Amino acid sequence: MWVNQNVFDDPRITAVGLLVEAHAGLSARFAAQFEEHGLSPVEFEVLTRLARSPGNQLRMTDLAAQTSLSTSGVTRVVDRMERDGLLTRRACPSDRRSSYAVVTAAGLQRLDETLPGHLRIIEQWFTGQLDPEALRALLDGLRRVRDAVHPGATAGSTGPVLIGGEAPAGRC
Amino acid sequence: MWVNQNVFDDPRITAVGLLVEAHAGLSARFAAQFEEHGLSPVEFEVLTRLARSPGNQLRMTDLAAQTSLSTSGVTRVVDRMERDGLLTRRACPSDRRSSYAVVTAAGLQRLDETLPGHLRIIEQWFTGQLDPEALRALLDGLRRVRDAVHPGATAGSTGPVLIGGEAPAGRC
DNA sequence: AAGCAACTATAGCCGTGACAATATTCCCGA
DNA sequence: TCGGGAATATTGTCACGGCTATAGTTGCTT
Repeated sequence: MWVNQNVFDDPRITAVGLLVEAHAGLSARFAAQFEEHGLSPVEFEVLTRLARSPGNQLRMTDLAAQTSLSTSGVTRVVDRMERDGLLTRRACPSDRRSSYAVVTAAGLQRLDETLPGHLRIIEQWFTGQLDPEALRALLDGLRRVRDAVHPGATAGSTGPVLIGGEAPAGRC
Repeated sequence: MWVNQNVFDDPRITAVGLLVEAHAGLSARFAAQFEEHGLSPVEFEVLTRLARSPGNQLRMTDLAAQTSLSTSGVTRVVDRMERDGLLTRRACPSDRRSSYAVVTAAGLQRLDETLPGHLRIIEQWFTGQLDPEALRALLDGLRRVRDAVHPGATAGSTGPVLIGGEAPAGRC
């Protein structure tokens, strides 16, 4: 009836442990490098999502859907980043409820400064740790898991994070 | 000079995206199931770490080292869990600075109720998504990355999370 | 045309956890 | 033996972000 010590040697537990620890370790490296450029992980994520979107802009709602933040969370991080000059709010003329977050030149510049180091870290601690064959296998596996747990399929998911490149077309 | 749109198609970026999204999706499933049993992810982590340690106990510092929390964070989560009857503080007789967090019977019971569903979710959304061969390849890759980024090797890492089963021997 | 439900962004309130400061205790070297 | 530096846990303070309520806007339905 009580928890058995051997439970913690269950291969499922160790598998999750590997995923969690690999993710945590990488995230820590990323965060440290972001900080060198005055960015938090969330700010980097926002900058990236905006920069890869058509017109370098995204509605607040869509930005929330593409990040790990709620809409109110987006409101606040956009507040901070607007204050820091990394982006601007722009009203949507065709729908007065919506407003856009638009990356400024300074924001693109900042991202431009941050990305090379970011890619270097990924290569150093992740992709470069494996030979091409093993990396392909790892990514295939991750893709399968990602597609399975893809939040779009979840009912009670808190943050509806969209898959990678997805970028809804703005109507303004 | 400006950020190139194609940067976001860089295989390194997409690789990290897969890892992050797979982790986020799984974490959300886990959190939902924990909540069914009145546990937060952190509380589950604490309960697990304690239950797998000799004597079902761990010094506050060691608990912090094995979780994603700082020592002050541990103080607070232990406060809450002690209030909820999931664990108890116990003074260390041989070192009056230290105190132990000890799982109570109620804490073990709670963990006992939570673990089966947790294992089921892991199997359903993670390990069961891949055939044994692919799973082995995935775990091998994750292990390589985990060992590389292992926080023990990091200088400026915030939370010194220890590797999986590591459990320092208490002297009390 | 009117009303109503859905959508959008924001603000209030609160829990969480990190950082720095603090008090206590331990340990080692002079 | 004694003094100072390291270790340990806790608390004050703060930033962050989720949930809910709210105000404004849109568009559909009748």
